[in-house]
Amino acid sequence: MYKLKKKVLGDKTIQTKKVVPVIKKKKKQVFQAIRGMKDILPGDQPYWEQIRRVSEKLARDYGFLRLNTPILEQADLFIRNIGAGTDIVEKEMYVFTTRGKDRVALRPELTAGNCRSFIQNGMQILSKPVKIFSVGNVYRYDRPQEGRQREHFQINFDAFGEKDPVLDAQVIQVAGRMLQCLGIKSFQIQVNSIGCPVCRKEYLQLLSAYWNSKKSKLCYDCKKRMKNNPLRVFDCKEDKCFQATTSAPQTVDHLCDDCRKHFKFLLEYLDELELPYAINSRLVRGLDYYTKTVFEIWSGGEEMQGKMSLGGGGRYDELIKFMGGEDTPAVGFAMGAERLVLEMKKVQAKPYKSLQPKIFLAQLGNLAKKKSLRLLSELEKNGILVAESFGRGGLKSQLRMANKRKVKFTLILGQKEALDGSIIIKDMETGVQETVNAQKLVDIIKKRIKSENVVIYKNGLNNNK
RNA sequence: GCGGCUAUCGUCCAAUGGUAGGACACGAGUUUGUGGCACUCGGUAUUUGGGUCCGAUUCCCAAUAGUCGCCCCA
Repeated sequence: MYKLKKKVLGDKTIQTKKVVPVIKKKKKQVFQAIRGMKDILPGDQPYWEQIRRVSEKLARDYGFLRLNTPILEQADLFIRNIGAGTDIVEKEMYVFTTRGKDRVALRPELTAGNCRSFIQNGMQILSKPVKIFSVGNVYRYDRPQEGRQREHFQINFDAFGEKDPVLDAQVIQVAGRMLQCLGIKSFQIQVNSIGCPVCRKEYLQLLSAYWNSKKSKLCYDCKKRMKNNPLRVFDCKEDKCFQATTSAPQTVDHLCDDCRKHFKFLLEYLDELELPYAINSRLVRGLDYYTKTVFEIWSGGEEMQGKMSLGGGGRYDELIKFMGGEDTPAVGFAMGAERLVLEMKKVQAKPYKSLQPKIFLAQLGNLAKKKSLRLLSELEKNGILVAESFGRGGLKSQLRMANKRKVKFTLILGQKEALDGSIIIKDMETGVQETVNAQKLVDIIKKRIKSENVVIYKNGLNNNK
């Protein structure tokens, strides 16, 4: 292997240096996951399993029907409905052109696709509200950090066709229940109402006028924000801007009658639910389709440090109509699964604990190995979980494995036993072992397991209830 | 997309301008048909590409990735 350093003079290429002797290690190509995308390893799966089970249980219990939509949609679906000016669309969306020259995008969220599906499949004929449960990966080309990936998994609940604020409350209730069921006890729900298109328009004019009057006291960024999106000035962390916001007009004070009532009822329902909520008049959300209710759920208690948004959502009464469907009010929310996992670990919530086998099958010799395969499936058919390590040869290392797996009994099937149709049952605590007829093994095990109070079969959620 | 910090076995942590060390984990063994404890042995790492240098894992630059802040959000 050698390297060439080339210098180009006119149209001639001249070799100026030739290096041969450098013997390098074979360059192995190491593939790496794409930036911002992570593997979910076996060690984390119990957390994911718990999230899966809890969300499916809640979907069932609260009457949400499952809907799966494609990861890929027409780019315009998102651009038009989430809003061309939003960060999600403007700088975070994966957009590309297919071989067929279609402009498509990896979905940055689930709601737009759900609405598309709702309209396309004529779901408005279903009895209202139409409650939809959807989960899946979403994609945002953002700069990765802890709890922020380019591919992440969202759990989404939407309710279509009902404008009553009780649905807003129910959706928030499901979100709260989800955290509780996962063992995340400390969280806060922040709610706000950003009004309907009518009152929001008036409010924004009012707000712009207000910012204008305070223009000299705002930072550079906020001067830009007041034009593009006056609501965003509320988010600024600069002290002087914060000072300016304290006397700014608030959305809740400038709602029309309908929106005001809606918000008032929602708050009354929330009081009834006994969920920890707070009104945050600064809460805006980064998607243009929201109307009236918006909310976010934050981890942790009072202080804001090291916290993250676990989920959020709101009402989008105009979206379906805007997309060309029948006028259908709707409300929904999404949770981020990766963040839930992080939070579960942080608060030491219990992950799902799968059943561990209480029996280990050890084999010695070729004949025994053959018989073991059949025996294993025999036990499996009888609902008895068995661990094994067929790849290992020695009895010693198999027993070591059995010990590590903390099993109650080890079955030993050696050459001798394989020939005369017997098998050894060894009690791992007492070390006592007994040779029995292999034909009767299943019955004997069942009896033993019963008397030893070892669970064979269990169903449903096992913790964090 | 902008700025800061970081990068060593599978994991956690050392060290060094001249042979990279430990712990945990993993594997093999201590009467090749009997586990836990103990002991012995073993494999595996300086992210990549340039530069400075006799020599770079160490210093410099860049790429990549992670992380933090901004922006935004799940």
